[in-house]
Amino acid sequence: MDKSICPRFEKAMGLLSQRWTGLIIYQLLSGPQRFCNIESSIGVSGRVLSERLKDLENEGIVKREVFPETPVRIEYSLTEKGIALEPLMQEMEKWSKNWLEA
Amino acid sequence: MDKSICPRFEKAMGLLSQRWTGLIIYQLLSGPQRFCNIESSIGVSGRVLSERLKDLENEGIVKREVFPETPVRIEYSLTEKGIALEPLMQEMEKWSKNWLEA
DNA sequence: TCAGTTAGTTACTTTATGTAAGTAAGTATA
DNA sequence: TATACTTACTTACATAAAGTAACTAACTGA
Repeated sequence: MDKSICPRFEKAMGLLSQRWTGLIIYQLLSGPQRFCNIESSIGVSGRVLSERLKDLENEGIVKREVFPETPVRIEYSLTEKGIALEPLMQEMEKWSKNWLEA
Repeated sequence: MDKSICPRFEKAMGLLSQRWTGLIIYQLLSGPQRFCNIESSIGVSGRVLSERLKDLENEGIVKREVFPETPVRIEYSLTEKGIALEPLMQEMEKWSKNWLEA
């Protein structure tokens, strides 16, 4: 009896409903950032952040760049595909402002 | 060094990034539905579906109605607060159509 | 009395996440 | 020379969340 859900939609939801993924993307919407900055901004553990960033890189949503300074600087940023999630994040902001208590 | 994220946004993201929550809401956007229908449509286990529906009811996103027919019929539907998530879901659909492979 | 229905719950297993310590590569300091 | 310091991870282990399958409650119908 299941009217089945579009598999692409399901995949998108699967990505965004992994813990921390949404906040990582939201955080990167404000510009390229380093590992330790993302970690402290959203409160995710290094173990999971490392895992998520790899997943997001594999999905083509996040880009990793190494700057061989001293100490080494590594920046994470959104690709075009990642930036395309901005309208979704804006809807989330709207909903939370309209329907959640401060 | 964290520029902190709006707590309401964080809460919204926390809700939607629990596994299955997004799909349950998406499924209910097509109209009121029974437990077993949601279960088979999205493939969630009864144990977790039960848990999520209780949470969503507590959050005021889902409404539970009992019809004392035989056998008993129980319908779950979205409240106004739940329906307000439709634009967000539409953005998710758009993104998945534009950026994910079929 | 026995089977059939829906809407769950329970006990148990597997997977995901958190925590804290450790590693690698490089520079600066004593 | 060696010790400490930095960032970006990784590893080992503990706890929490989710999956699986069997079970219960309440009711009807054969």
